[in-house]
Amino acid sequence: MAETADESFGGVTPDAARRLLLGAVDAFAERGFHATTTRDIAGRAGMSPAALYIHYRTKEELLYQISRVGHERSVVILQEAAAVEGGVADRLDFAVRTFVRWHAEHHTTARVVQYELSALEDGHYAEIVSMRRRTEEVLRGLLEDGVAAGEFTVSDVRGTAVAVLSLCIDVARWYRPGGPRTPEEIGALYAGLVLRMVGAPVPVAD
Amino acid sequence: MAETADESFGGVTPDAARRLLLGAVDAFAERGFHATTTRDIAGRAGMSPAALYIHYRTKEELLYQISRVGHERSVVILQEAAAVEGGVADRLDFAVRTFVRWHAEHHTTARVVQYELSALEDGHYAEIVSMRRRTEEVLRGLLEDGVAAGEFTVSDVRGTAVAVLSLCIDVARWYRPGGPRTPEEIGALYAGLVLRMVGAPVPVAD
DNA sequence: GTCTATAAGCCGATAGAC
DNA sequence: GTCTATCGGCTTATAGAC
Repeated sequence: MAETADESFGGVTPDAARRLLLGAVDAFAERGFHATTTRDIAGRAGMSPAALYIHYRTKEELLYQISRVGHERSVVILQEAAAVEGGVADRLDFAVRTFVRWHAEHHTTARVVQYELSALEDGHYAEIVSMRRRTEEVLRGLLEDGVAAGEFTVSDVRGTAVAVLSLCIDVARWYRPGGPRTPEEIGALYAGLVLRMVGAPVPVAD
Repeated sequence: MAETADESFGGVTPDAARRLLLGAVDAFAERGFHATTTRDIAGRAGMSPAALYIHYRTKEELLYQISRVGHERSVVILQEAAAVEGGVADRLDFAVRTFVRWHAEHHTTARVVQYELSALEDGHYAEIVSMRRRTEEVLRGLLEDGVAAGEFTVSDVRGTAVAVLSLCIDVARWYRPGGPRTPEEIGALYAGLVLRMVGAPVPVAD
């Protein structure tokens, strides 16, 4: 069903390693890590099962690479969007818009990144969790800035940041490419909802 | 880690079948369906692996029963809460508050119910999906009522209903019992956030 | 209804030829 | 670096005693 070539992994070399990684992304997103076989992954890359072990030590290492690169990408996307010029409401608007659009456009990668974490080895899991904390901190920082500037009214900054994050990442779970809304439209809708959640003054129309 | 005896399955008989079901809920919530072995489930119920097959034909049937009963319970919870006496803002407030609290209090069951669907057989999957539609319809109905009453301002009712649902069910993913907020507190916070999302007039304080 | 024992098959990973 | 062939182990599910 899904075979989104994902530019997040464009830099992976050699070619065979990248094809295996992309095959793993699609397979993990469709069936989940544990239901995916190494035969399936290798088959999607047009290779034999044994070839996988030339490029990756274990199946889990594939998931780890996907999680690591995917999280790096998503946190950079969010950080850069949150750092645009402008008032804090505009920055939150753009951050949510961009982050949501990424989760829709890269829903295959995002689904693995967000929902297959528990299959990681302990050490890898800990590393990824610390990357996720950075994502939450960016969002929390925006809310704190808005409250400090008197533009947002938020009683529980930490809890609200969690809620905003839920909204954004859950897009990866339900989004389907043929749906009635484009990633851009979902991003715009969600940015508006989040501005309301933080009590930002309403722009103009609705 | 989790061994929440869940009253959702209190009516399951005989006793051994219920113990197996509760063991499966905990195991599926911890590791996921595919990573859980029948030995693990049977062990949690204090039985041998073979005993499982006296009460359930397959491992998938356990997941199906959990999904079916869990969805029935959660949709009833939401429907009843959405039907309380009062204005539409109060009904939405109470519905979100109750639905969120259920997802926190029954996070083990809810995690399986919300995030292990893809492991169901095609026929079972279709049945569960149709139950999920009812949940979405209740929420959408509330938003439509609020717009019709002039109490809510929502540009995209369907999209906003999806967003509200995301917020609620994602609680089951991140909630941990020892956290800083009680289920009741999370429900109250989220109900407030949702009222803002739909443009309901602010009650009083914040 | 529950047990012990085991069948039948699939899985992750490796060996060794090319 | 990729293949074919295969190992050892674990899985779901069943057989048959009690």
